[in-house]
Amino acid sequence: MTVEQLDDYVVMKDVIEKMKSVNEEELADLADLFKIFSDSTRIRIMYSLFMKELNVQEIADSLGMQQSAISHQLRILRASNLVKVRRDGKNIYYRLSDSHVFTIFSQGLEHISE
Amino acid sequence: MTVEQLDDYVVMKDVIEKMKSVNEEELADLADLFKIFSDSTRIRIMYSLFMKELNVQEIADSLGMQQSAISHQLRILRASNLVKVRRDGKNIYYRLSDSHVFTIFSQGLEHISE
DNA sequence: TAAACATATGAACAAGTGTTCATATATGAG
DNA sequence: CTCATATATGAACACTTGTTCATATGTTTA
Repeated sequence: MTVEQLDDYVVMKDVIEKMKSVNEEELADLADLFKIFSDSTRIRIMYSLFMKELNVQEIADSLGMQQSAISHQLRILRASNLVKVRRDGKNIYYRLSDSHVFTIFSQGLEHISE
Repeated sequence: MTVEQLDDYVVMKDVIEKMKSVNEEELADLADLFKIFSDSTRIRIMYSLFMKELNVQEIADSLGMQQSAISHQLRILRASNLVKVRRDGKNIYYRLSDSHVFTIFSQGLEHISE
């Protein structure tokens, strides 16, 4: 598929225009973003947060993994602004930070279900 | 952000319903898909193919990389059905295989431009 | 303040990944 | 058929990454 073919679809025009002006640095940032989604532990953590916010131990339990492993991954998710944090007493609750996670997920799912 | 909040947006309902039925295997496949997008060489290759199809040496030249490195990466992109191949004499031309690549890219770009 | 609990973090290690180099395979030109 | 050209591929190596273990930090309760 080429840009010429896609141009037929008016709805894609904005996307194409945005694409044309992407530079090398943005491509590197893009790779870094997708790197976050490329680990199944992080994917499972994000998926567990779709339903509701959870604290660290709840995430660890639901994934059947050690608390330390989860904390390490949460640090990565925090650093890329994919989750937000809230402290409640001794517990620290995590939630997804924006709806882009949803759309990135759903586009990925559409691709693999073919 | 939680599902409850998102439910307010009618446009997201289909996405949410799809999300709820995702299983562990699909999450693993999803991680594998994003793994493809997580390398900047592969991202740059895909980006170079947005405009038009290119043969292997043209891709290598435009990225300033060795032909061998590009071939290795193209094999990965082929295996995950992200590019399609066409032979023309001695040259082999690659192109993007579907529009999901566009939408995955654009959603990623929206996230990093914040 | 001390003990208990929840989370974060550093070091170490095994496993995975991207590039290079050398070479194999495939096609077209002479 | 032989040579030149285009692409693919295997082995080796450096580099990165995720997990575990031990421990530090921070918060609540007694």
